[in-house]
Amino acid sequence: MEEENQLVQIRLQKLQQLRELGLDPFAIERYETTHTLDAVQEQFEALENQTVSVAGRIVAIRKMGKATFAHLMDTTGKLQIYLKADEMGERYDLIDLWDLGDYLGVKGFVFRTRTGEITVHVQEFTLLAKAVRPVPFPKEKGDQRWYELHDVEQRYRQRYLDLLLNPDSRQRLLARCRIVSEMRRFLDAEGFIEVETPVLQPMAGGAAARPFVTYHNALDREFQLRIALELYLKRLLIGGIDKVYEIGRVFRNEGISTRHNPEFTMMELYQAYANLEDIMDLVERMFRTIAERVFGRTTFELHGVQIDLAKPWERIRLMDAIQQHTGLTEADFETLERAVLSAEKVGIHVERKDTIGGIIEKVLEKCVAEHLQQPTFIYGFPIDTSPLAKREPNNPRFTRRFEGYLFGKEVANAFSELNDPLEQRDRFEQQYALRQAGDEEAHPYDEDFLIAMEHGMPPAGGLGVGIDRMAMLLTGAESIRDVIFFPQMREG
RNA sequence: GAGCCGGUAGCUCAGCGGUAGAGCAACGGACUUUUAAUCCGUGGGUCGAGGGUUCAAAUCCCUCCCGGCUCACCA
Repeated sequence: MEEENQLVQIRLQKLQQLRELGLDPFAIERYETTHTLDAVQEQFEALENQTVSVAGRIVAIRKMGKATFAHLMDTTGKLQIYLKADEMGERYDLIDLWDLGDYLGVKGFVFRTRTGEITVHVQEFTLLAKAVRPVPFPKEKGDQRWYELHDVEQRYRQRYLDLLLNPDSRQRLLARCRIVSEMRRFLDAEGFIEVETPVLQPMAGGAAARPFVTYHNALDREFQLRIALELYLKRLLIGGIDKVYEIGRVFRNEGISTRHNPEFTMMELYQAYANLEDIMDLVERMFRTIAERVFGRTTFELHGVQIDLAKPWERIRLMDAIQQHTGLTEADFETLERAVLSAEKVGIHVERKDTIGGIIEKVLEKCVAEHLQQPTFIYGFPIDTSPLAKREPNNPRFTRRFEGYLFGKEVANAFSELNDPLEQRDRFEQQYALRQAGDEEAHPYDEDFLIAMEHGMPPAGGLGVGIDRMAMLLTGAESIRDVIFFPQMREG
């Protein structure tokens, strides 16, 4: 702590004075409260003139000589308190040792002031903890606030300040928590079992991404941090857990942007005996239920676009969507040469490592996605970018895979899962060839997983949802950092 | 990785070659129902870091650090 900071010095001196008076706030362990701050407001009729005991942080003080008003804040809200000098005796002078940000417990009776504000008339108080560093609480009047914490860097690095000072940030981040919690509740009610699978993996698979690598001393070997949940959840499906899901952190060693954080949260689920259409229905139900429970509505607006999650999602075949928005047809992607030409025709830069499927997905991202504002399932993904999905029976270049889009952004990815171990082996071999050709993000060849599948995997539908992006879309966040409490930052 | 913008008091910002400013917060004083309380007064800064140009740099130039946005990369 920088000793020279005058504001800190003054607060430390106040702490010292409190200690000399035998009122060390940091010696306090508990404080008995009867009500939360919003409960006092809500139950005013019953509580008027009754004694209550409440606690919170001091967020405003107005001392007017022999009378003082202050506001306390807790998780639930704010409440005004009132102190009178002639009732407090010499204890009244202790108010001078309070600062914004300190924690205060008070006991007193509830009344309404002349101007109508519900207030606790304090008879006893205890300073419960001191903020020795200033907390810049803003001035407030109604919904207006002055001098908020604007500095974006500080809001991310010192999120506790952002949460205290910016109600919008607080609501957005708490909404994310509730989305996760309601997703659990929904899936549990649907009969899914929640599990936990390894984060440290010998070989991170299940997605196309570069992993973080770490080292285990005792085993003297490297491990990778997982990039997806898929392959271990499928092992559990093989193990007889017919409806299984996990909500967990995955790690991808890639760039940071407004839509990418190196660690983010995925929900993946697998349901035996279910196919792609069953999963589409599940996604519709899940998004609708979460919206209703977290936000109390199914309509959302972003950048002027309105959507309603109570309505069924549109279902469009990928190649039809591409044709609709670019005029390119399936024949235009028949061979790699034609696919490259077609992509360049619509202004897409193709890399050497791109496969036909990779090019098709680029066309989807660059030319089609922005048009998928309304809830939409795009299905029929190319085989070479979907090595874990079943083939379409009459169109073997494509798979039984869909992505769900909201506001032009992908929020869900699902397949009828490939359960043929012979074909899975072939698919891994194709990925291996891509890797040999220089594609660092090709799926790894996971022999242990193949052996598991050879023991028999049921037909199943699977789903992955990026929780962070889902939270962004439902809360209208522009950056993924606004829905992650502690986003990744460079060393400051 | 590239381009643009930014970093000045605890917070929000102004100043953009001539001795560092405002509001809020803090400190002292007045004030017994205030609520952006009010009124009077006071203190507070390595102007992101380092180098350069200049009689003189927060200000101009260079390098670096941190952040934001856009693009690239990436589910």
